[in-house]
Amino acid sequence: MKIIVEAQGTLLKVSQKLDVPYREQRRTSTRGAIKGFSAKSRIRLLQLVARLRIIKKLHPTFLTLTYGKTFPDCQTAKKHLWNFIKRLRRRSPEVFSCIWRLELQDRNAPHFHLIIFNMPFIHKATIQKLWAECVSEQYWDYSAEEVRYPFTRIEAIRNHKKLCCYVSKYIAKKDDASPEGDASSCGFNNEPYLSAQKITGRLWGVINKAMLPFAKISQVVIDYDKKWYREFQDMCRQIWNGIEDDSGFHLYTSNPYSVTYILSKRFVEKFKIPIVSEVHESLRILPCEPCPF
DNA sequence: TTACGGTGGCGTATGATCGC
DNA sequence: GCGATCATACGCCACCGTAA
Repeated sequence: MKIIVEAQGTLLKVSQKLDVPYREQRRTSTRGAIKGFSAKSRIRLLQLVARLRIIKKLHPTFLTLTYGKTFPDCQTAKKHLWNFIKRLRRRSPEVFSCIWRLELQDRNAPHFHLIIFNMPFIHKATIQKLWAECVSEQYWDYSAEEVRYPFTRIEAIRNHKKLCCYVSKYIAKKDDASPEGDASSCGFNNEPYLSAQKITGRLWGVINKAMLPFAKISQVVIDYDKKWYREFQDMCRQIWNGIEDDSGFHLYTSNPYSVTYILSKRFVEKFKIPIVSEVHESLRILPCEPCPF
């Protein structure tokens, strides 16, 4: 077995690679349809965000898109979102990228949270108009005397702390009141999904992943040995004490690179363990048009 | 000419299931 | 309860026809 230690952004991921191919160990099965925001799905989303690095020149932006009093089902809403994203992308097709998250309000109305990178400057009113044009008029806001476009919220993300704040508050938010079960074990409130029985498909996704601002990556692969791995885990427990013996783990820390550095220097020297492979890639910064934010 | 939405095919995020 | 792995449901994207 090999141990893969990976540092990127604020993520430290330690995983185990088995020597025996897993294919030989398991029997085949058919996966079911997507019914909700599972704990694993949430972890994948959090890990993805942790791998990013927020740089002002990429104009990271947080955007919320909603519907009026009447609202469509999730499939139709996704169609609206996709048309909206296509319109945005046409304004900067090469570098535009985003992470989207579908959420249901208590009234079962779908709405979207987006983290956008490299979006050209567009006035809030224009964005609201774009979204209104992508949804049909029946979903506009008729609650006031005059008909209004559906509500949209746009805000610049100025640093990684702000991004984490958004992610925990909106993108991967927890709700302690949710019932037991796999889908709710992540803390997500599935009540609206289950009662609506309309939810189909994924609840988050990435547009133009290749252009996301991933932080530099540092990866070290070493053959497993109980001696060094136990000591390595003890070191990592200084960051987070919840790591279990001999298992893989992941944790979020401001400087995960110091862990891979110590591993590839001190541990290798102390325990005389050969490194199987070592990769250090620097952050890719993409060109972008200036923005008045 | 440009912007738009629809669509087919490929790639990947997901659920199922395993061992630990 | 966790991480690892795999098959596959469905998202992503290039391309196309249509409308203005």
